[in-house]
Amino acid sequence: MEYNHRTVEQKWQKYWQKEQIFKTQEENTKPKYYVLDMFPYPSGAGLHVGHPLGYIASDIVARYKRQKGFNVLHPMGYDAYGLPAEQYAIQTGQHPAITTEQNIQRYRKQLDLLGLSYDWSREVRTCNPDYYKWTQWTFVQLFNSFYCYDANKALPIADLISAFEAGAAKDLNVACGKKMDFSDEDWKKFTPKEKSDILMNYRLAYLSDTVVNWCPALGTVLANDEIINGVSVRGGYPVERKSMKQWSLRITAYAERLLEGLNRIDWTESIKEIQRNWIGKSKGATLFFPLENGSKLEIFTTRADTLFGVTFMVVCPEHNIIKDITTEEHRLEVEKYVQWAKNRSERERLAEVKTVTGVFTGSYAVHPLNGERIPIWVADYVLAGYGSGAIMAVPAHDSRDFAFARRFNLPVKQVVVPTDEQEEDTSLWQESKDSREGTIVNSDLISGLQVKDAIDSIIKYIEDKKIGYGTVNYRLRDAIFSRQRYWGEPFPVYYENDIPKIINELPLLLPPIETYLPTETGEPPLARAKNWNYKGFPYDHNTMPGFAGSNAYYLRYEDPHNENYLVSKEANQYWQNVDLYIGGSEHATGHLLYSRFITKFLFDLGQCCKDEPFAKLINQGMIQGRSNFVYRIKGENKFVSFNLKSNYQTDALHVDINLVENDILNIEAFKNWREEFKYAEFILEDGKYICGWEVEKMSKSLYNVQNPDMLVERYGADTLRLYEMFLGPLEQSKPWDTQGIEGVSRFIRKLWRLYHRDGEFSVSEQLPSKAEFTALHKAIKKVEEDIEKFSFNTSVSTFMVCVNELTELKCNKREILEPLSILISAFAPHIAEELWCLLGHSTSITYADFPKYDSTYLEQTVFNYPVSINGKTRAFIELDLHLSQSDVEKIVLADAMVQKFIDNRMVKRFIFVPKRIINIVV
RNA sequence: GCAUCUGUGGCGGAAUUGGUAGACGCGCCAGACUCAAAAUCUGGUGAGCUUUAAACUCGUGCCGGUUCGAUUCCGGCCAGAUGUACCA
Repeated sequence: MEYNHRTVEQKWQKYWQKEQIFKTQEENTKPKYYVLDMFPYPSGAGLHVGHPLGYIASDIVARYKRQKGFNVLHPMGYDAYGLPAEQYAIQTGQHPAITTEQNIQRYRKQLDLLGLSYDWSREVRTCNPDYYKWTQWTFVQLFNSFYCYDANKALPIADLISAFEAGAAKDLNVACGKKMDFSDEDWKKFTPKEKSDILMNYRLAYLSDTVVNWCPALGTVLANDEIINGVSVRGGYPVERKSMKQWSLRITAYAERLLEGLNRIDWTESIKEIQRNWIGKSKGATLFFPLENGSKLEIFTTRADTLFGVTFMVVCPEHNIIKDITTEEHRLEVEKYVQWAKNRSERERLAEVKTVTGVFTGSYAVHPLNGERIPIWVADYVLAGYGSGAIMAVPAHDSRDFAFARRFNLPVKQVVVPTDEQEEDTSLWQESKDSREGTIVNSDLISGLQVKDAIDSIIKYIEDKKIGYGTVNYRLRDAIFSRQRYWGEPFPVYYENDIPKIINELPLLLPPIETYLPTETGEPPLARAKNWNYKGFPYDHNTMPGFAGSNAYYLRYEDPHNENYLVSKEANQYWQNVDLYIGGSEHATGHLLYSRFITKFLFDLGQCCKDEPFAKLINQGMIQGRSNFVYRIKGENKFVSFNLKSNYQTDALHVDINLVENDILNIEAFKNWREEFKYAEFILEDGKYICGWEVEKMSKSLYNVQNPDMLVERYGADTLRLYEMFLGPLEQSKPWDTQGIEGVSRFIRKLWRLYHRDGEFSVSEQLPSKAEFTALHKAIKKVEEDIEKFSFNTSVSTFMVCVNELTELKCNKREILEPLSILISAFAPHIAEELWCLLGHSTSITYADFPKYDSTYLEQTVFNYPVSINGKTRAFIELDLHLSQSDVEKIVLADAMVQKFIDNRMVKRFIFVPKRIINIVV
């Protein structure tokens, strides 16, 4: 009987579900292992073959670790809040919860087909009230906390109030929006509203007027990581800058810890580097340049060493000093420029990076060290959001300042001579010399120093003179946390006399509304909710952004039904953090950063015992589509086969890959595909129509989406699982190619036949031969090593080699086939379970012990020992060696062997070079 | 521009981490079974030279270095992928 994947796979999926084989409980006798997939957003399109890649990999690890004696937590859930469901709701009026539910059902069905060993009893959905209760709760904790740099952790806001009551406001070393200074007396006199506003300056979740990224097309605000090149990631709509009252999270308070934590986690260098750049730490100095009107201009620089090269200063168009310093004769021009810069969209700004614009204010600053007059300009190449929005321009050593100086004929003064160069006439320069290695010149007290020493020494000098101080600056901005949408978590906040107050009875449910659009007055959709208020006070009408629900979801899986805590201490003590996290790299600056931030915050609160959420991260590569093309002769309804197309003028048309097999077009199916092709003619080669192909993104519009359901139906889940792993290294992007799946399918049938004779199940109780043992133990050793290294592709090859060898040996011995079944069960669980059952076991293979390899069977009778003769030619001496012998033993044996050569006068002498090599001089 | 990663047959990719490069699979070629096809099985398959075989030579993006020995380590280029960018 040939292997029938349909009946076998169904049978075992039902069995696993009925017997709750994958249900996990805390078990203190076993070590824990937590392996997690990034939970998916259930979109309407369902899964394509790219999605399961990571799920299969994590499932292999989960199954392997169970057999290695670990208690494995392997849960799954849905990131169910999101824009597509809401937009669908706007179009159809259907509640997003309904669409979401349907999509989840479909996802679940597709996931079940793959035989993944999730513990579904722990499923979470971010849109369920008993889940988002904890998303809201986390927000409340952030609201009620501030960050103290002395304690280097978040503390209750009550501590801060006590400090204010004690008059310590100005001495606090805490994270805040702006430095404040008031006495205990002042604090007592403040109105409740004033107190509330002051505390907002310190809370980790705070309300403020912020310049935000407003996307008119989406009718909402977006976070920095939701925008690329001035347009929204979702939809590609233009984004404007606009000032609005918004909730933000003070992630900047954690900048240093987020940076430091990267050194303690096992993630790829590239993701860590992306996060480091995003946080963007730079050490430099804050300097105060006195102005001629008596006030001071604050600037930030990382190149304090070039202080003597300053020839002008630039402030950003938003800078509030502009109105005070602009002279009458320049006022009109400056105002015009500021207005122009303000109206320019983010996209225009980015598009015109190369064009230099700016105007002179008419005012001058005084150089704090040499007293020179320095003109102050306004230009939009200086950004409001970074540093103080003002710079000292050193055109000789900064390319942007250089471009500006050339454009407006400002002087360029060299103060650094790069290593291996001479001082030059700057008027001849084509570009600035930005190098940070070189010698300082023309700089009074620091001339002659190297750049690095000059920075240290000048900072020390300005600190002594009290004209500035060394500072650290981060590029990271606070995360804007409000969205003007419906389908998200409501803020547990109401407003009493314009003072935001927290609701402690959670969850605050998302109210039903009739239409999902913003109101006519531009209020968010939640403003439409009827009778939705807290004792007559209005609720906040914003909802939380997409990433809110995913920050701490991994903790909720540890204790998903706890009504009193996000996660109980006991459950968290046991499961701790995620040992292995698998998902795409597109979340590098979003989810993966926010989740680390919130984890650190919850750690400060004592809610979890680890301050990093994901100990090891693997980013699975994208599976690209392999598109097929047909070639239509221009102006005719005639198609020419791929290798003949050069004889004609043709257009390449995408053709649905489901109409093509091994690049051969199914002509009948093609004719029926679309009305216009019904009477098409074909020019064939060898009686076939051959299609062209190309690797592209997998997308519906390119007709190259490979649906896993069809492949499961045809080849079975085990084959698909093995094939997805066999495709190549997990972390690499690769094109989907259905052709190769045949090879894996053959392997599955071969494996089945190994346990059968003449169609009947048949195993022998005889003792296996040495060769049979060797084939098995080689595979055990290799597969174990491969899984530990996450190179699943080579494991599949190993299985194939092993089964080929055993087939050749006609091996059907129980002692070989039993461990082989276990070995293969992580990759192909259904067939393994069936064979396990046929072998007479009544319990699931899931909890069988992973076989141990025995090195005595890995013996090699002939060991090729490399030898260099006269330091040139390489030869090999065949030695009778054993792999389990140490290098020292091998060398001793080799030594004896070579001695024979000497005795036979074949060589004069020999020398041992490093551990394995023998150098012979003839 | 900057950062990270990757360059091996017709294709996807292996290589005990410095030791016989090309495992395994696809594709292709030949053969067996068959009236025939499908399925299945067996053998071959980096390039060059040679009538064939053996043997030999060349071969891991390019140039150089370290080494008895380099796909692997180091330096410099070239190409591609991804991320990011007026961040002072």
